[in-house]
Amino acid sequence: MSKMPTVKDVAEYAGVSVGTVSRVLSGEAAVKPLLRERVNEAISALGYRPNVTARALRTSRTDIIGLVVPDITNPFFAQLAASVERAALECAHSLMLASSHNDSEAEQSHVSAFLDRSVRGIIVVASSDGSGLDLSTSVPVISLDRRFGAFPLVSTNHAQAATLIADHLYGLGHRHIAYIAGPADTEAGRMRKEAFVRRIDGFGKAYGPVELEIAHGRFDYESGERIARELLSRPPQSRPTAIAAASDQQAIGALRAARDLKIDVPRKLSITGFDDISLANLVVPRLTTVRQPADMLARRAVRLLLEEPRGMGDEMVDGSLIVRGSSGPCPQPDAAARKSKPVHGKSDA
Amino acid sequence: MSKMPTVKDVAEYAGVSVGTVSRVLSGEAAVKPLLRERVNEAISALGYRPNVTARALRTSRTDIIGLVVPDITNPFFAQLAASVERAALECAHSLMLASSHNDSEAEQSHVSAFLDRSVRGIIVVASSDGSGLDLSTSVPVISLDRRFGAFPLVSTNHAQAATLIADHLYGLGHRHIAYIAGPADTEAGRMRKEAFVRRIDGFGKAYGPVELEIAHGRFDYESGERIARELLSRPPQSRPTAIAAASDQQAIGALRAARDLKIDVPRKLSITGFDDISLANLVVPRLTTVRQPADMLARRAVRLLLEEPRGMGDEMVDGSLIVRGSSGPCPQPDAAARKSKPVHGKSDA
DNA sequence: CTGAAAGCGCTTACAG
DNA sequence: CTGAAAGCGCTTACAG
Repeated sequence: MSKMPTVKDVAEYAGVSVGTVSRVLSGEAAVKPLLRERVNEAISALGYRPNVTARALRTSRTDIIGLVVPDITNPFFAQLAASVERAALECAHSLMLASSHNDSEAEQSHVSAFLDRSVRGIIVVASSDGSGLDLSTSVPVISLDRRFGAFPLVSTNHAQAATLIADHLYGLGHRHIAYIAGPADTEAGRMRKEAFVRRIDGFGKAYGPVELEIAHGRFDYESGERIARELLSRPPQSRPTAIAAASDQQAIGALRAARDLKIDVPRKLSITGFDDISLANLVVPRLTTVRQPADMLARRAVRLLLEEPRGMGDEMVDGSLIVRGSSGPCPQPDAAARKSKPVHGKSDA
Repeated sequence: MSKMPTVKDVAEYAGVSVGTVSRVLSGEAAVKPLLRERVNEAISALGYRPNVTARALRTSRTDIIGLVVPDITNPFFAQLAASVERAALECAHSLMLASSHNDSEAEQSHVSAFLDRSVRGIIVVASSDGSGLDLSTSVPVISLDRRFGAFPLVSTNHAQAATLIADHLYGLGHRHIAYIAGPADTEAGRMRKEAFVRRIDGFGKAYGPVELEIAHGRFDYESGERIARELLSRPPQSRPTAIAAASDQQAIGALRAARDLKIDVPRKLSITGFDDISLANLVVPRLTTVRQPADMLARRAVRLLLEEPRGMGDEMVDGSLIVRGSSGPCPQPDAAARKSKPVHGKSDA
């Protein structure tokens, strides 16, 4: 393989001009069947493959979609990335991936790097609010899952999804609930929390008091474990009977805290997550959660990105409640009182 | 921002030729300080950024590294991808990511796509053995973690790492061990298994019989859970006292099977993994495993890829044993006999 | 050390 | 419908 053949080689081989070769390559322009066939023969005879770089330089357009996620190591983002890659592939595009490690400067510089490569478009799962951005970009940008700057957002309907969890827990009889929120500087964190709180408050006003505690953390395991441990290191009577977390990772951390403190889930405590990462179905007990439809989110994001004229509206996709073993009826107060030993302040098995 | 400035604009602004601009850009060639300064001023005055596409076309070289992994959703690969991205960034390169979904055709076509984009180099974590490949490529390719074709491999020293686990389990007194192997068509799967078996066999010959069972599966949770369930659905006396898995995911599946069967880990059963994904430290009990140094693997892979002249030798990095709560001394046979109820064939709590 | 010029491989008005 | 030619933005021998 001395040298890759070029349009020129193909043109010579087929006895046409390079323009004609280019035209059959594009498939758009009209070319006489005879010539078209000769060109195609030449292409396969020579094993010609278009040089995408040259094409990009000429058209200042590529078939690369840039994706920046806060942390590819987070299972939900990994799933999202996998879905975006698949969706991109369906539209004959490739994926360039960058991880911002939750650093907004890194995020900015990755976006710039993508711009320098004149990618076809950029999808960003924001780790910050993306303020202070140079908006005057000619390449389309859209935010996925978490809003970035003023760009259109494709995301789960966080409010609707959080409401599903609130209804589920309230319906099971829980009247003392703790909510482990995500970072307040993320729109997803705020929206999930606000919708959850609003719903529970609504129930409280309509049907009698509900005790709701709120703690803030990051979206990761450690936050969930730490916060749950604090929440649960109290005498049983003053503990919440349900913990709703803003992410599966937090919920799984909470599960571990409960386990360490020998609190039976779901009999003494219900725990719910958010995302439905694949792990949610593998922990013990399996996690009740709300599914974010990653495939659909990704597909819509890619479609919105590639759309002409450029789409500007946000898109919301509803989440769906997945009930598994980590949530159950609120424990009977008398039973709990009977078993607990307030003297030692110990947790019940 | 009507139009991005080009070298030509910079040259005019600075009153030099485009060649000179290019030379100060490259930093290599010698340019008189005065001109260099004028050019740099022009660059910042105009906000010039080099067009990487044009540069790529001219030099047929980019600063993009292509990475193909079998499945980005697998936490170990996600970690590896994150590490490769970081290592690439350290060398001022960007990452293009593709997932082969364990399909060797997809793998091939991703490699071709990377070639078409004239990436700087390709790192592939193989899902197949990568046979039938067009080797006559001018861009460097290296295999990471799992051998791809005949390309140099950077990987954990699977044999050494597997031996660590064998020593650990044998040292704890286990004499009936089950090994859950990875796919036989992966080099990693084969090497881990062979080294483990060889070591245990060695102990058997030197110090008396060791019973070793081997089951094959994929590297995922489900395989581990299914195989462990089979292994453990036997009367306690004929069960292995330790299960060594070829991946953390398998081990975590096994943990769940043990949990479902109410077999106490580590008191009645030891379970070990391989990889040390972040989840290994979060399951209950925390998983004893051997750590694959993802950061170092990634860094070496990238270095090997960028190296001139092109490196050709394989590189091995030792794994390290991480002892946590899932492994413990072999249970005493008499104690086990006392508690077990062979009549019902039930597992002991 | 610097400038003028060729050329990387393509696409696309422009004529015909 | 087709060809000849310009040009995308760079880098790099080639002279001087």
